[in-house]
Formats: sequence, structure tokens, C-alpha cells
Amino acid sequence: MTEQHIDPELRRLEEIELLESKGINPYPYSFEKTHNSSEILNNFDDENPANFASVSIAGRIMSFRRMGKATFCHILDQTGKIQLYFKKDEIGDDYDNLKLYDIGDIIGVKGYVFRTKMGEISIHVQTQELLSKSLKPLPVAKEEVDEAGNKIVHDAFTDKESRYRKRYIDLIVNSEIRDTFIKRAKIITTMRNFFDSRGWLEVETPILQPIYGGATARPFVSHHNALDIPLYLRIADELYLKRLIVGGFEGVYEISKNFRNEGMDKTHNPEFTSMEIYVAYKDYEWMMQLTEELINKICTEVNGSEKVTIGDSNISFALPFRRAKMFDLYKEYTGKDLKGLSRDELASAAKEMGIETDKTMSAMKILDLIFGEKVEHRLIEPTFVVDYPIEMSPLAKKHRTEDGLVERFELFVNGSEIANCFSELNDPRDQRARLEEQARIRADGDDEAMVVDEDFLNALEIGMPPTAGLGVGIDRLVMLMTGETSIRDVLFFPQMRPEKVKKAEQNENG
RNA sequence: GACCUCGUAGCUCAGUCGGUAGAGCACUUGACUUUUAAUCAAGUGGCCGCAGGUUCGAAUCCUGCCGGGGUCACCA
Repeated sequence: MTEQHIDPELRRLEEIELLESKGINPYPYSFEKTHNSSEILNNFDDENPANFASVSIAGRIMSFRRMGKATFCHILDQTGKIQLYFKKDEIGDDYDNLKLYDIGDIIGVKGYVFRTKMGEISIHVQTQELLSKSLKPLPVAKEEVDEAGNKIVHDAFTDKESRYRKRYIDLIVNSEIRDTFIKRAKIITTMRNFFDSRGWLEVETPILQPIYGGATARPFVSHHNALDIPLYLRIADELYLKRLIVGGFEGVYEISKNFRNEGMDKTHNPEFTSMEIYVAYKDYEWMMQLTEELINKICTEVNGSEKVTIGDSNISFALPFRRAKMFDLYKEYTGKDLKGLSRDELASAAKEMGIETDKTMSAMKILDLIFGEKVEHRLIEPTFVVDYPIEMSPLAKKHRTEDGLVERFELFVNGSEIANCFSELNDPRDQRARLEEQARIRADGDDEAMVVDEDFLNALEIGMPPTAGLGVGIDRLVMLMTGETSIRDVLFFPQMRPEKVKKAEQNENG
């Protein structure tokens, strides 16, 4: 061996060849595990080491401390890290093979559990085998535990771009982020159980849609070759789920990926997950109660308490949540009663609040703007905002007592919306008029306004029972429950701009 | 889309007034049979995001581009 620089990948390839020449398969087919690392760490009893006299465990090598004829290393499995101890006297020739292993390799070992002089529960290895050889170095950080027992990570892999683009590496070297995704799965499972236990049906509806609807948003457009038609990636599943209520199901829900061709930031990814549920013979009052029960249940299941901490905010999901009428909130946070004001009166009210408006803005748009500027970010504790202006909600049913309003609520927590619900509009005459109004707005240049879906109207004409519908933004709910402030940290693979193609490749194509 | 900001070794970062690049860790070689940020000794490693410009000379100054992060706009 020379002391010259050898490319780490080439060196690892050489190691593989060396192993193969010794008859060792660097990529064998299976390994019999008896334990996870956490099972050992949590249950090892110094008084009864015989309980762990023979364990077999597998994982990725995360560190090495080689000391001549003895070696310590840590391996990482799905439940965490555990230390291994290898002794030349014990494993003989295998000890030489150990020198051909690197950080990143996956190995399986058998041995007995003991506690080292320094007090760490470890596995005294009796036999070992390579399960997968890694060819590329990992950006592993060194970890230290201080006197208070706090973990200090030195030079951690923190570059957000690399972490998002190479999530598999991030999950290895910053393995604590797994917890976020485990919580995410648990949130969805809890939600599913909550609905299933009430007898509602989980369904699937088209992602590729010839006519998109159910929300105001710009869609992604695709094209079907055989039919030679444009197809749109769904922006919401509302209209299809309502068709199923028309068809006679009394409770349907879907956990769906939706796609919106809009800007990206820390709360928006082009594809995102939402849950929509529709229950027949119910209204939004009933759904409000169900929603707070659901959110409360999710929080206690996932966090073991009704409270979460996000930044400086401590948020309690204790029941019941606050309920506030939309126009009362305007009064509370702006000091002005905006109810029943004309478009121009709203514009001048906005001006007094220091909010810029222009002539193209509708009354609805101005109200929305004021809400966004003055109210929304102040709704930290869970708050149901109730009863919205009709213009803002073309799929919601007119309020039973209040003119100009619809029966709708949105749930705000920590200054952002996480759920939206209406008493669903089931009067086909009213629905047609509202969609036609949307089409007019669209014709005037608002490409986010809805399009008329004749088949959906036909379904309503067949007849839909009174129905309550709810949508929950799953990504934002996960952010809330995990204390993450960027949607990219609750998605395994957030959308990223592709990296630049290399100059040479560009020239070939150009 | 606009603005601000960042991009230097595999990772985390220094790099002064413009004088052709440095640390720690990782990696390689050697020593070391209970270590733990193991230690000790010696070494390898860079198109300073890319392309131009200014200059005798550019990681450093200027312009454009690429990518990230942030703020705003749009939105859930």
C-alpha cells in the first residue's frame, strides 16, 4: 500500500474484490435478526445478562474506533444506534476482514450483550458477516455526550439542499428526522381509524381529470395520447366525492395527493396531501364537533398530550376549540364592523388600515386581504372561523339565517388554516348559478376561478342529501404536530429545481 | 415572478487591503485487546458553483447564468 491518495470509491471497490477473492459475498441474500437495537438498550438488565446471552442484530456502520486487536463501532438500525465490540482473540480471521469494512457498510452480527467499563450497553460480537458493502462515503458527523447527558453533534450534515435532494442520506446521518415521518404516518393512521371506526368508507377517485374542480387553483395539464385530450391533475377531490354521496354512500373519505401549479415556499409544495370527508345528513355544526374531536385525538395519540410547542407558541388542543364568526373577528382585530359594507366602503376601510387595494379587486378579494393581513396570523390557539361571505365559497350552502353568508368554517391554528368545511350546497339550481358566476369571473381573466362541470351538476340534479364536507391539509397538520416550520421537512422528497446539467451534456444536446 | 442573501476539500467552516488556498473531522499508512468527538505519529485530498469582464495578478472587485435559503406576491 502506498500513502498516495486513492479515490475512496476506488478503494472500496478494491476492498470488495479482496473480499470476493476470500470467498465472501459482499451482497448476500438475507440475515436472521433476533433484536432491534432499542429492544436491547431498553431491556438489558445488568443483574440478568443471560437474557441477552445470544442476540443477532443488523445495521449500518456509523463509526469506528479501531484499537489494534480490538475494535468498537456503532451500527444504526431502524430503532437507533448500538455499540459493537470486536476482539481479535474471539473472531480470529474475521478480524482481518473487519479491516475491509467502512462506515456505511451494512453488517449483521451475533453475540452477547454486556456493559463496557465506560458504562455503555454493547454487543460482544462472536460472529459477523457483511450484508451490503457501501461504495460511497457518508457525511457522518461525530457525536459527543456531555456531562449532562446531552448529545452534541459536531459538524452535522446540515446543508438543506443536499438533505432534501438526497433524503436517503439525510435519514441515515440525521436519523432523528425519522421521528417526524413516523409521526406523519401515525397521524394518517389515527385519522383513518377515526373514520373507519365510524363506518365511513375510504375511497379512491381520479387523479387525472378531464375537468378539474373543487377549489380555486391553477392545475397541471397533461395529455392522454389515445384519447387525444388534455387531462388535468386534480386540485381537489371534492366533486368526485360528492358524486359518491349522490350514489348512496353516506360517508366517504379520501386521503389524496393534490397538485397545484403555483408558487412554492415553506408552506406550499406543488403536490400535497389532503384529506376530504363527506357525511350525508349532517351539517357544518356537526362537522365542527367532529373536527375538534379528530384533531384532539390526533394530538394526544401522536404527542401523548393535548399540547404542542411550535417556536414560542404553546398550543393547546383541549376541547372545545374557540368558535368565532368571521365578521366578529374583523371587529375584534380591526375595530371595524365590515358586515354589509359595499365594495367601495370596504376599499376605504382597508385604506384606513393601511392595506393597499386597487380597482380590480372585488369585495370578496378585499375582505380576504384584510383577513390575511389583520386576523389570520393572530389566530394561534385553535379557532373555528365561522360563516363566510357567499362570494368566497361557490360550493357551500347558503346560511340558514344570515343573508349573504354561507355555512362554512375554517380551522386556524398557529396563524394558518388547517381545515375547511361547509354544509355542502345541494340545490342544483343555486349550484349552477354559482358555477356560472365563476365562469364569468374566469372569462374576465381570473384563471383560478372554477370551470362549470356539467356532470357534477347532473349529479346534484339527481339529488344529493344534505351533506357536511371537510378538508384537512395533512402536510400542515403534520407541521403543526411535529413543530416543523417548513413543509419540506415533513415531506420525504420535496420538489426541488433540477440541478444544472453539466456543460458537456448541454453541448451534446445543443 | 420580484427583492435580499449564500455557494471554498467528502462534512462543518476560516480565508485580512486583490498577490494562484487553510483548519477540524472524514480518508490512507503505522502504533494500540473495554474505546466512545478514542489517542499518538505521518500523509493524501481543491477548476474556490459556472461563464465572462476589470487587473501585471481574482476565492476576493464587476456582470450574467445555475442552484439553495429567506422575505414578498400567489395560494392550501
